[in-house]
Amino acid sequence: MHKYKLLLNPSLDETVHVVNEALKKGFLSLLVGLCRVNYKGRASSVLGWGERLVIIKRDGSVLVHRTWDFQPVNWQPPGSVLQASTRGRNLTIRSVRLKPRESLEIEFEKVFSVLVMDLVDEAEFTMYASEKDMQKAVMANPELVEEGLRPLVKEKEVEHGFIDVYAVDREGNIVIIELKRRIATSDDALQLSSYVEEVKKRSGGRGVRGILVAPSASKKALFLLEKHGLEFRTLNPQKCAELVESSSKRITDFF
Amino acid sequence: MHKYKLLLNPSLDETVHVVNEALKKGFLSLLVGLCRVNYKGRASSVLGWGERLVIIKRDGSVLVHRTWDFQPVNWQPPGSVLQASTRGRNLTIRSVRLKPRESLEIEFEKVFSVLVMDLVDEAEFTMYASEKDMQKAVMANPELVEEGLRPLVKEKEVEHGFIDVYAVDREGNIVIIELKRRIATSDDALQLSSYVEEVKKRSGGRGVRGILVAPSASKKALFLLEKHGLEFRTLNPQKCAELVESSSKRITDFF
DNA sequence: TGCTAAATCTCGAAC
DNA sequence: GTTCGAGGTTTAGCA
Repeated sequence: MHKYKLLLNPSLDETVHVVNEALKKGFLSLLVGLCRVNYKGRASSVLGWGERLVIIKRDGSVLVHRTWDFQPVNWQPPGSVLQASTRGRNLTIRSVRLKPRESLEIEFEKVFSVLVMDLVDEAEFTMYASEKDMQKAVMANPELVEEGLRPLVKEKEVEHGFIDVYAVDREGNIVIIELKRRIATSDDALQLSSYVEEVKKRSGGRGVRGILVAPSASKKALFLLEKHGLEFRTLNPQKCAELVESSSKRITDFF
Repeated sequence: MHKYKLLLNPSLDETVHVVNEALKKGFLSLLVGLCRVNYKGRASSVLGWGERLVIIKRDGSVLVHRTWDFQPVNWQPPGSVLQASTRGRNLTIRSVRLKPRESLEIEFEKVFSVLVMDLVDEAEFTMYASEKDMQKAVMANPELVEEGLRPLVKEKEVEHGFIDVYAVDREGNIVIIELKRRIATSDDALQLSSYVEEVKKRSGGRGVRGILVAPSASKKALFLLEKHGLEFRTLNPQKCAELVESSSKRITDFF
């Protein structure tokens, strides 16, 4: 951390100065105090007086956090334009987004602490076990779904959307595979069904199967699959990520 | 604010003590320092060394924020069980969630500041212009959609889900209304289409219309509506909220 | 820029 | 406890 500034029980004028300065320099600001919040834009919201944490980031995003809940109670996304000012006896922070037009107003009656910092963070963030990882794993190791399966195309476009994996089974049937990294829902089953119906229309009498592949599925999803003559296979996204990882490692080792 | 504690450049042992104490008492903790983060559970992620803000809330939720982005880079939802400890020369904060099993590990090499507070926040949070508001408005003022429309049921159950508003038009046709508070997508059009098809099967030859009602719609959504013989009406959720508000006020005034 | 689909989606309500 | 659907969803990828 190169620079920081800490104020305890600051005057509102002092706070305005420090926050506007932080905004100009692109520093991170944390404010804790007694405030109320109004939002108007895609929807409207009102939050009465209470003690909260307000975070102002260098990209213009604003977060209002209560002492509970993962989600901020109010916020403004990156790119919003923000200004702090004193009006009467209170401090107001106003943030406006242009597209879509929406505005957030935080009014402080009392600020307990202000912490402004120039944090240094150059690290990369990497995630594994996404749906893309499952797709790669199934393309490279189709036996994860079924012995003898031959994947032909991924992301095959059809009228309603995209088929995750388009394959052919041992007996020459077309196999439509829908992948989900989470518990499959009835929506997922219906989506697969619509893909299968569409492919059936153009398959010229060739057999068409549909397989929903996910770590698990809801009861209604399983019921709908059964009803539409579709199948379900269990597949753990973490296992897929490990496979993708180890195979890319093997390639790296080779060179 | 009843109580708070602030540490600047604390030792890691001191930090462990204060954080565990805060957890026990259900206070909000803010930590700023140099850390790295690993997550494993529904997915996996790795984040290298960098300076960040860590928020620990009284319900057990944990947030790791970088100086940019609206979203936390890593997190743990409410109900997770957390513990701080020193291992070797570093401070580790470990948070575990049981269902689904996932764990977050934050390792601090250096803590710049710790702020622990007992924030008081009893205020209510209220939101307007939800889809429910649109539903109420259309039930009470069906002319928002079409002159002469008579709404019969809301949340009518059909095989695939629930019809937002089930109505009859001037000419006695059944009208299926699907409401969206945001720009309508092609999925929304297809959902409406499936409702209409299902109702047609049981309508005994009676005319069935489908209307998608939203502030606007994507091109593909409009194309699909056209293709399936469905209709679109513009309706602003904010306007609906105002109507609902003013009518409930009228009722209040009456008593 | 608009649009589509994934997300460690989260969150709440209904069952 | 499970499931389902809304959300100021956000975000990234791609046309």
